[in-house]
Amino acid sequence: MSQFLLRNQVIPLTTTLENPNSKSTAKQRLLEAAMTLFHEQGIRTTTIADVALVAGVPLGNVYYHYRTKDALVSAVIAARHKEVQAELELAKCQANPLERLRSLVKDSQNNRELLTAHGCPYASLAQGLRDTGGILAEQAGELLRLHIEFAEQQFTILEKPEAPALAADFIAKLYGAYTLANAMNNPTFLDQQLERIEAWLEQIAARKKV
Amino acid sequence: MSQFLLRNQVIPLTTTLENPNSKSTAKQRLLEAAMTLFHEQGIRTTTIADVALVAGVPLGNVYYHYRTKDALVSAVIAARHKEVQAELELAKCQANPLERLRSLVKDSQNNRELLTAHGCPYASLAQGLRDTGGILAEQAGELLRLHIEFAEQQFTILEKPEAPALAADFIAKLYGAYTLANAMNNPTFLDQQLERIEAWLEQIAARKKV
DNA sequence: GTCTATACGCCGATAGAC
DNA sequence: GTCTATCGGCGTATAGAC
Repeated sequence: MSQFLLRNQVIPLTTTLENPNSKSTAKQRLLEAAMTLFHEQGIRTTTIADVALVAGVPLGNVYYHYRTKDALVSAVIAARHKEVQAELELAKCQANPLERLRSLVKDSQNNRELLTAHGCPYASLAQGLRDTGGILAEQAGELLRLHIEFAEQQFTILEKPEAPALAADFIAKLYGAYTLANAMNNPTFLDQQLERIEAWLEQIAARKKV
Repeated sequence: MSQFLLRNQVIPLTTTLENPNSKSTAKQRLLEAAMTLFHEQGIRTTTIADVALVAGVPLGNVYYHYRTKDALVSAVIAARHKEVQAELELAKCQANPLERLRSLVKDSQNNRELLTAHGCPYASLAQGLRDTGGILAEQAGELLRLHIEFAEQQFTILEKPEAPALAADFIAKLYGAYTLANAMNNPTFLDQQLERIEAWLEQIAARKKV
């Protein structure tokens, strides 16, 4: 396929972060670059050379830190896993379940540009690896399950007997909003849906127990 | 990247459909093969050789019918566009708006395996072309807009003042269910969500006008 | 119009100097 | 540990016989 269609000629949005006084190791910079580029461009579209360039590391050196591209993908999944867990731990600091669930919506609002431009990094990882059928696809799918489980816990605390179904609804609403906003390249659409999701959460929380 | 991760060594699920007595032209078979493979494997992962193999056409011959891979992608988008319009026209044959909306859910139920295994073909097209920033990405995004507009029409006929928001909710629910079922590789999850979407539709339709 | 052979560039991965 | 040079294979696209 022509380069025009499938590869950005332009320099990636995230230019070299190389900060001389930063103590970050080459390995860390490579991981961060890969996380960003895999999200922005997709795994297959991103070359090792791209990652090396953004991380400010010579091409051949990448293979010293990550023996194959697969290893790099695997490391990115692990890092995203930690990222989600950290997000959920932070959410748990909120006073009550409703606020904890709302903080997921707030996180989405804070990342509206990124989500609209490139979609959800977790779903994108999972989708990009689905065809491979390997263990990596399973691990990527696990990222979404973490969100669902968290939501289920909160709805359970709210004493909703249909907690599992509500959790599925909640996360599906979120991911559906990401998908549509991204496909239509419309951040306003995302804003509107997030507002409605928040309203829905409040309504569910206020609802009398059955 | 190693072949193991990013390419299926195995023969595509859709093997050569070459039916001797079928009158289908090579160009038609190429288009159908591309539609299937782009959905099953993604655009970038699918090579011209893959398409040629499945269509039963010699490699070099592909370029006689479609001058570049971009041209093939463009043709696939146009075909998907027709496909959606046909689906919506068929839905409009239903007696009332509620049934018309439900027929979208039924369509999803009928395609549960495909949707779970490979995700929504329209969203996947749109996402796969988003990075390119070209006109193709816009056209792919239009596919989803068709669904939203259709839903909005039906909610309007149902005299819902919040028809646009309800339409967005409805389609977002659907696409969210696709995304999660695909990422977690869980057809049962899709079934459950589709059931809940149908129940939600009925509840909205039955709701007294405000 | 149909087919084979091949040019050309890109990318993952390695070799080996320092 | 760091870097340069390069291999080998694949994928798009073309040349040119029939």
